[in-house]
Amino acid sequence: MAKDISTEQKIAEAAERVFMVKGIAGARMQEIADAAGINKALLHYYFRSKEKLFDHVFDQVFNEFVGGLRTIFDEDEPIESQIRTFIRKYLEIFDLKPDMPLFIQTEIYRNPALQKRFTFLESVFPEEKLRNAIQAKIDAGEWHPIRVSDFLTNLIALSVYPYLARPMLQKAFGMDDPGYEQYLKEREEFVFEFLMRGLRT
Amino acid sequence: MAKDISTEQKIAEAAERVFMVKGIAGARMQEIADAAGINKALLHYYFRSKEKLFDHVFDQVFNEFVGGLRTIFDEDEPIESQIRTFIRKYLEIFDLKPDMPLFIQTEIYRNPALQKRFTFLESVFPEEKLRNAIQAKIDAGEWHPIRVSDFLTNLIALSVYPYLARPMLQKAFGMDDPGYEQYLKEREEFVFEFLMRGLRT
DNA sequence: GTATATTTTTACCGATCGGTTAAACCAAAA
DNA sequence: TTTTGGTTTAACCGATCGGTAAAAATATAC
Repeated sequence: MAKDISTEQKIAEAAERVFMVKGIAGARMQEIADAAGINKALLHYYFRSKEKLFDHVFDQVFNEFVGGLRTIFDEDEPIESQIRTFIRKYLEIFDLKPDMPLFIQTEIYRNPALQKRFTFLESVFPEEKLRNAIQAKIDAGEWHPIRVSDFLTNLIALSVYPYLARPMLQKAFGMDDPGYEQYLKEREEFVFEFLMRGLRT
Repeated sequence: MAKDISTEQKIAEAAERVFMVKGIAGARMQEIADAAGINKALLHYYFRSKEKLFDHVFDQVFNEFVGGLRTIFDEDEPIESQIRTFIRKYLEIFDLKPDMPLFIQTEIYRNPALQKRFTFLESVFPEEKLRNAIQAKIDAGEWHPIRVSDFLTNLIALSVYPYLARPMLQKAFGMDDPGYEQYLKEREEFVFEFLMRGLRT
């Protein structure tokens, strides 16, 4: 063995960049090779096919997307601070990789077989625990009744959508790049409070 | 002239179906021809190139996406019922064309030139009017302070995201197709109330 | 019915795609 | 120094892509 880990890594990182922007259908192996600063045949030496290379990239990105978030709701902190952590962590990730949300959604949408990565909600969120935490709030009369699915959909939607629809929204709001990034930053606090008002009685 | 409108229409509809599912990069002219039940060369006879055909389709879909919504906020009804109408209308459209939201977002994201369809917020939402309606609510002490951009982002995000991320969410929530469609239906009322709670003081 | 214009098909083209082959390269072991 | 095994390259291949040319078919005008 004793492969040069650096070359394989270089390819994987270049592939991630290209796939994330263009998608599997729009990406070209030659472009990935160029981005990695190597020969095109070398791609097929390390990753046998475009599909295999894509699967590798997607796995990495997807784990980044959902991994780590499981741990948030697995903690024993109060759910309010879990929500806060969730939002902060999402925005943190997307600041580094803003193309991630649309990439994930698009590629899963167009190839549902990629969903095999998580078979149950359990693998992403500790559903039982989350359900209990929510139910406790409802029983205590602090929250309106809400399903776990609605809770999660709203939480994710409000956090993710501004990244996903950035070009459209930025144009519609007449913002420039620094302006929209400022907007995103300010939303962290706003989304939390908006969400909590929606939940609380 | 006197072209047979039916053939051109048949092509446009087939192209919409294919483009919406596969995107411009993943779609094949042959596949569109097959879907339209005609010859591939006929595509180039009516629409000179793949890009031209795509532009035509995108224009149609995009107008469906934002058109009509302008009129909602242009009415003189109270903003609460405008919000209700907005949500209902969105879900109505997406029930017919569930692939529309992701299609729009993805294609705009990957080719921002498509944004030329709307240069200002004004072309989609009557911003001035909406801003005044929101400000009136805030001044009356009925709503928390909120920017137009945040108002719209949240409204759209909560309405659109469940369609956009359907494969992921449906899998995560362990639902089947009828189950998820039921879920979507029930959200219409829920999203409105959740939104209003977020807005109201 | 004949001529003219439009629509559709057949057959094909050059370019580009993902992928392969075989040789060159290079570092470490002997 | 030679051998060995992993690494990189140049050159190439068949398949498929978007697109075209020209003939065939069909409708329209005279």
